[in-house]
Amino acid sequence: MLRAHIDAAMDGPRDRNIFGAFALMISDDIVRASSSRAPEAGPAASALALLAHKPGLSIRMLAVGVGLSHAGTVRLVDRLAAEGLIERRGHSTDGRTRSLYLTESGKVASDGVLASRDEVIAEGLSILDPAEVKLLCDIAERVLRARLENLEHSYRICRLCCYDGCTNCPIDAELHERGVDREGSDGA
Amino acid sequence: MLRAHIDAAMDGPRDRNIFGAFALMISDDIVRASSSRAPEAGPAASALALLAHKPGLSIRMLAVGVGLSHAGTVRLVDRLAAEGLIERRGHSTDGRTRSLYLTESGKVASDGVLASRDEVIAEGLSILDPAEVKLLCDIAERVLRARLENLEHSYRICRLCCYDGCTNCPIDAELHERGVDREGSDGA
DNA sequence: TGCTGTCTATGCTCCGCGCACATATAGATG
DNA sequence: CATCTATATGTGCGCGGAGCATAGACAGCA
Repeated sequence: MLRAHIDAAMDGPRDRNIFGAFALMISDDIVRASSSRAPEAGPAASALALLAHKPGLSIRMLAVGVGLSHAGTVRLVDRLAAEGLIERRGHSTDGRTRSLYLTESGKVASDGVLASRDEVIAEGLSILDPAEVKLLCDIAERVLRARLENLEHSYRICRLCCYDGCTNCPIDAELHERGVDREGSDGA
Repeated sequence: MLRAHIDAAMDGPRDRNIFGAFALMISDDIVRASSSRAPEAGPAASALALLAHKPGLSIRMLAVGVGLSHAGTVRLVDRLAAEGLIERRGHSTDGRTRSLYLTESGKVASDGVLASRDEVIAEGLSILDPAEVKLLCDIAERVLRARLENLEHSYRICRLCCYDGCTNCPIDAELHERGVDREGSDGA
């Protein structure tokens, strides 16, 4: 009652709930669209997108990004390699490590995944005007930077990103500002 | 080059990419937090939240909400019933249908799931000031209403919602405006 | 009464993936 | 230089979640 005259913005629980549903719906759309263009359901889409983003990743770092165990990631790489989408190469300086790369087919597949993802995000935001989109992205950028935990977390966050489409990536910028060398990590 | 002088807001691909990463990160947090308080990984958290939101759901509608096949949902309900979190009751008017309800333990578990979810959303938005949160939620509300497909889609969207915390639910309002009877659907 | 449709439960099978372990390589130490 | 510890990857094994197909019960209709 006493709260009835308070600006609706103060309704924290309601705001969080609505925002949570919104984020979940958009994420559902992204995951479904990405998977629909991937060779198989599940983490394959993320694997392709991550390797497009960061050629030369190791099994260990790919596992972090796609959220599987070490063995699970090895099997995923096995399957994608069998389909001719990924290839394993020896590491330039570390004989234990394999560096993973997309093949030409893999790049095509990855482009399809990322294009499909971009389409659903565009559809999702299509009712907003440019000023609203700018506001939304300004907020997104700041929250991404603030919530970023570490280098490994960045691979999780960026597992379905289109690196080419992300000029001046806020994650890269934040890591750089924190002195975390991402470019050098697991690069061939 | 010609675009160099254009306001950054016009950088559509970059905006969509950053927004997509943001939505995915928040969704990851929500799913991880919810699952951490659920009795098992996977769709159990959604099942508990949906039944808190809508006591009396059928197997069929629960399957839609949690994204499993019919048989998979039956097995999930079997497991949650075995743990004393859910119970099956006969439908009031349709002998074929079972109505699903949370037990007292199930309500406690569901509350835990939703509390954990609310915490991570609050953390995620903690760097924003109240005006920004209001803007974000205004946008979220409009996009949710605009993107809502049908009644079944609403169960997908709301599968991890805290119904009690969502006064004046935009999904309910949109369905009502479209003349879709949600309250009566699968209710006991 | 019989037929079609809907809802639920179950047997069977598949397969993705984690656990534990083996092998190869790298780095540290004496 | 030899040895030990740590790191990275690959593999056998087994588990269990879940989809497919089917059966049975109930509802609606002619």
